[in-house]
Amino acid sequence: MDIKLKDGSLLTLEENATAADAAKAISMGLYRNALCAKINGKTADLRDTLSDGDTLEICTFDSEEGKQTFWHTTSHLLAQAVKHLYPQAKLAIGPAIENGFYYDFQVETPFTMEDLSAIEAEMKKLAKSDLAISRLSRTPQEAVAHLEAKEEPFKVELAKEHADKGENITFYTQGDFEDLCAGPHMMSTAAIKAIKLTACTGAYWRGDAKNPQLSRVYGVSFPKASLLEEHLVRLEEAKKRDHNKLGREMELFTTSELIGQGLPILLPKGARMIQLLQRFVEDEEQKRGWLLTKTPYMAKSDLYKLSGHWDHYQDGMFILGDPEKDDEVFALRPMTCPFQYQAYLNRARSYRDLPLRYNETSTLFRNEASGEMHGLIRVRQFTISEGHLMCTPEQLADEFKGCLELAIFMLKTLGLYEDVSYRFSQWDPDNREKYIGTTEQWDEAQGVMKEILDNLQIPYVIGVGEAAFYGPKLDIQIKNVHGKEDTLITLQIDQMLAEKFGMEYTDADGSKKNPYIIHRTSLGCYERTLALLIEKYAGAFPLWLAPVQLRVLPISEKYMDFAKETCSKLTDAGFRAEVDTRNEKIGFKIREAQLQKIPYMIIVGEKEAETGTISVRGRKGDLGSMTVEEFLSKILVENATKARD
RNA sequence: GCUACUGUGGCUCAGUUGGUAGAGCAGCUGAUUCGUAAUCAGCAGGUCGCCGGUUCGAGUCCGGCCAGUAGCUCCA
Repeated sequence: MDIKLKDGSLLTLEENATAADAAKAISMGLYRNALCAKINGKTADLRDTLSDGDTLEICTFDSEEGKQTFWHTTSHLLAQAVKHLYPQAKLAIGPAIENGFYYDFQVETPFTMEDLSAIEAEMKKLAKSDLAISRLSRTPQEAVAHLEAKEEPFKVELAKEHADKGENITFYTQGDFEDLCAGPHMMSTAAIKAIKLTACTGAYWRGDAKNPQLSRVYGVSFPKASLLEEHLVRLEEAKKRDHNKLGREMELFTTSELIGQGLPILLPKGARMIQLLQRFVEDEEQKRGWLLTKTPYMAKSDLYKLSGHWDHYQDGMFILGDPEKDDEVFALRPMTCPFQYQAYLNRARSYRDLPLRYNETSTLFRNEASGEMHGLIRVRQFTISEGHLMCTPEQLADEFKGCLELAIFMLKTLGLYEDVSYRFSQWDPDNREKYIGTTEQWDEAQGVMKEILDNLQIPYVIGVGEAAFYGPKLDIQIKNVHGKEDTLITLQIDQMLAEKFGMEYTDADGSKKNPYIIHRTSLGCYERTLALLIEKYAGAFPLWLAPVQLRVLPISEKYMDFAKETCSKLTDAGFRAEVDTRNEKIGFKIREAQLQKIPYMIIVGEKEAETGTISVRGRKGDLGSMTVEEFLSKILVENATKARD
């Protein structure tokens, strides 16, 4: 039979040849590096048999599929080592992840980092012994009986679930270890040369906090020791950009044990940056027809009872007063929606008033669980570029598009656009107590949103169970420096709350209708956005965002007056400039300004005082001498266009 | 909230089998008046996260709380 290869050439093989046979036929070098295959574009096991006319690609560690297979096999190696050292451990699941793998175990006492080094040593020993890996298949009944006999309750649960599909279940064996697994896997453990177990944490079985918590071991592995070294260096580099470290070092924010968790203090430089972002957002929204509101930070419980927050979000709210004892109970607002709705309800609305776009720079309070807080990314009090847009069904698609365009404009200006992805967050019909509304209402809202997203050709992934309690969302997701994903911006379509709050408009025919409401942010919340900007730019912000834009450095105290004079010209032109008045050598002042990532240094000494020029140094080095006017005309453009390096 | 780990002057870290704390940088003072990433000298600064326990004696051992880190759950 003939197989088509990646480069278009044909390979002739005997009947029933496997992908592994094909790799061998191409070259023994390729066979040794082969981890899995792609047959007709689908990821497959090297043990899979080929048929005439198949296209075949052999995957090595250089490919995403190869890496995943490599790490998946290493996770089996981890489980095997754990079984050797802790025969009583029960196996749960052990997949490959974006940068490595993990395996969940149920053990008497959770693993600690000390346990990990012994496990790691056992893994290395096993890998070295070049265990051949083989695959076998069992009927669902056989599989369940087999796993019951081995007393693996979690695996039994998985096998039973799979049994409903009626297909056979595959198992992979390496040495004395066997695991239920769909594969693919490598042919042998020998290629696993470098292993590092990186963390042990708790993780709930099947991701449900009601289930028992298992002990999860994370790790990463490579076919060469040098690749592991490079990986660890990259992790160290990432740590240096971490906003929670860099933001504190640069004095953008700090925290206080006395104030409490999740309540960061924005220091002058951080507060300035947020002010700049906020002005930029509010000005842009004004241009695009948004009307600014300013609504209260708290309300009576009655408001939240009507909105549904009291029943569906109470754990997330700070409640003032005791609902059992006090006549009147207040709560700090966790969302702006019901407040802006009261603005809409101020008077009777006509279809002529729509679309009505309300924006607000809105401070919110959410009582996050203590383990959730993280730097500026997850906090208990934050300020969001919030907005609600009331419109007719006919206007919905265009208005949604307008909101999305605004968000994209913001992201592009800040330089974050290339780092985001879209998630269409839907409800989970199996968990309906989390939501308000009927199945019909959800189907309609999600159907409307799907149509809009598909028409706009938004490349989204679907997040089941990620919806807000009142409606579906388009979440714009971004990853932090450690690869953890969070929502930066969200756009939501809601038709349920308008009905609950009695929000209506009179249509052209005189009939009363509920408007559609788009909940949206244009830049998300400022704290989180600032965090991501710190990590994106490693603190070296574009000129327009830099808290200190220019610093004038006199060569010696003799030129202090000239330095101050120059600085005044710069501040008069609207720049945030300062003079380094300390009695230090110029090299020292430059070093400090450089470490603080100030965009431009202006150096003045005898030469400048005589000729009336300035010497300019950017972050990347000396830019030569020029007049103040020449320099200003350059940076005025850079500042106004929000240019990036 | 759950699991594991961490908590010594503003920052980075030492602190030996429990015998009541050290360094560098930053800060302050003085000298130096300097040309593109660290001038020299001196001084000051800590109830070792907080509370309790064991002990003749706790930064060091034990317990509780607070805060931080990674992950889970939850979420902008």
